[in-house]
Amino acid sequence: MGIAERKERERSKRRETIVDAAEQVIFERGFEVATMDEIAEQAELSKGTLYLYFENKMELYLAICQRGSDKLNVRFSKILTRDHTGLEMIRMMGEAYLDFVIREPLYFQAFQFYEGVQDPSLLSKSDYAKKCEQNSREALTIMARALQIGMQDGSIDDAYDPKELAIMIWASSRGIVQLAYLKKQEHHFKMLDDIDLNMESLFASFIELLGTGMAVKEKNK
Amino acid sequence: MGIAERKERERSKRRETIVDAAEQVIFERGFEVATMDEIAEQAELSKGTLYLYFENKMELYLAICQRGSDKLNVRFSKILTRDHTGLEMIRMMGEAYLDFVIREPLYFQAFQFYEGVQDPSLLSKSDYAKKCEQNSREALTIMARALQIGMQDGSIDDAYDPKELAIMIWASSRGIVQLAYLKKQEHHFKMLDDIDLNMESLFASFIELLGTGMAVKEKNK
DNA sequence: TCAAAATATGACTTAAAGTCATTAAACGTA
DNA sequence: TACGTTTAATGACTTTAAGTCATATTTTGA
Repeated sequence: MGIAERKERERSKRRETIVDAAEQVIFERGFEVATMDEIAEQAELSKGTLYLYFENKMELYLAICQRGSDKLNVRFSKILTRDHTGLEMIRMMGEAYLDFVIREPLYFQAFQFYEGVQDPSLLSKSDYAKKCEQNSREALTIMARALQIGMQDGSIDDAYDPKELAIMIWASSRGIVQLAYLKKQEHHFKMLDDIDLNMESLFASFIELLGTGMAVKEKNK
Repeated sequence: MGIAERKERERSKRRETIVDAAEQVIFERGFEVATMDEIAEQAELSKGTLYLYFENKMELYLAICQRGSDKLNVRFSKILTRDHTGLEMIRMMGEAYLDFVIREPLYFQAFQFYEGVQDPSLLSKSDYAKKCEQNSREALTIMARALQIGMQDGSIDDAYDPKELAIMIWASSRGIVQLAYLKKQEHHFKMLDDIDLNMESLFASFIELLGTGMAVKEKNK
């Protein structure tokens, strides 16, 4: 029976259409300001229809989050396949992350917003949120693998626990990348303006700093 | 004329009362869920009165942000006055930050939310936001000073630019501390549960890692 | 061709932020 | 102390947008 499959395909397609519309409107106007009516109009559907496909406005935003999270993960996983030392891979992942945030800050903004949501019931048990989490988990695993490679090829000190180190790098890079994001938003932290910081070079120094910390130490002078 | 002063005092006092009430309600129920009516009731005032003292709900939340930001800065500035090496001071600042977030996660949450706000007009040109920014600026200055001290006492490699290094440490620590915060919120990132990570020890390792990177290197083996 | 099932619609309900005409309190002056 | 004026507080009202649901439309299967 091909009808059920066709219907399922159409349903997915429509969902994509809605997410496309939501993305356009929300990225243009901001999540709080964008209205479901605007999104419906952009999607050329009625508002009621949106609610047949998504629980609420937040779930629509979570779908956007997932898109961003997928995009980022694709970049990460590609890095592992290439031929580099573990330390180089870690650097490349950091660069990919920074580049992603600078090129597509609105996906990062979506992440941020999601993490800031305080009422768990708003998040619902959305599959989109689950997929985002799964992606985070996967990114962390990828990173840990790069670290293990680095420990084998001698570019990273094997005194560290790869999983713990992965978490540290992940979290701290996130902080740096967030800085890059804030710098892109004129309205937050004018503070960053006076400091004429070039994020690329700052980030390079950061990786350098971490790299020095992670590098194999010269045993006894 | 003492009347004007008394009125000014009363006005400040009332503002504090309102922020107290807002803090109670918002910390209890979350910013989105808490209503102005609830806050008004908690403050034993009418809703209209709230709007005589605060532009909108967001400004009320910004006032709470400022309180948190003030508290944190007090801790930071105290560290500079004590007698330690620069590197120790940096470590202590990191610990103070982490401790603050673990003890009072809701202030950190307020920061997070504030940074996530997408519509600049919601932030208005609030004095509370200005004070928060000023505090961030100050914290960064304090940190840069600690680094300079460290470069003088030989605990930190003076090849780095203190200001740039301060930004890097600030941002990366923020990422780590954010992880501690997410771990405290059950509803975000179950991912962190499987990894049985003790934030204190993770943070200690992180400081260790940074410390190794910042430490004065042995010149030629 | 047509009854039943699946989809889509938009007028309606609800809820909460923000306003403002009205009331109450405080002040200054005679 | 009485009383007109200014300042502060109130809560009923307006507005706006999320979310619902009875109705209408389309698709399906016989």
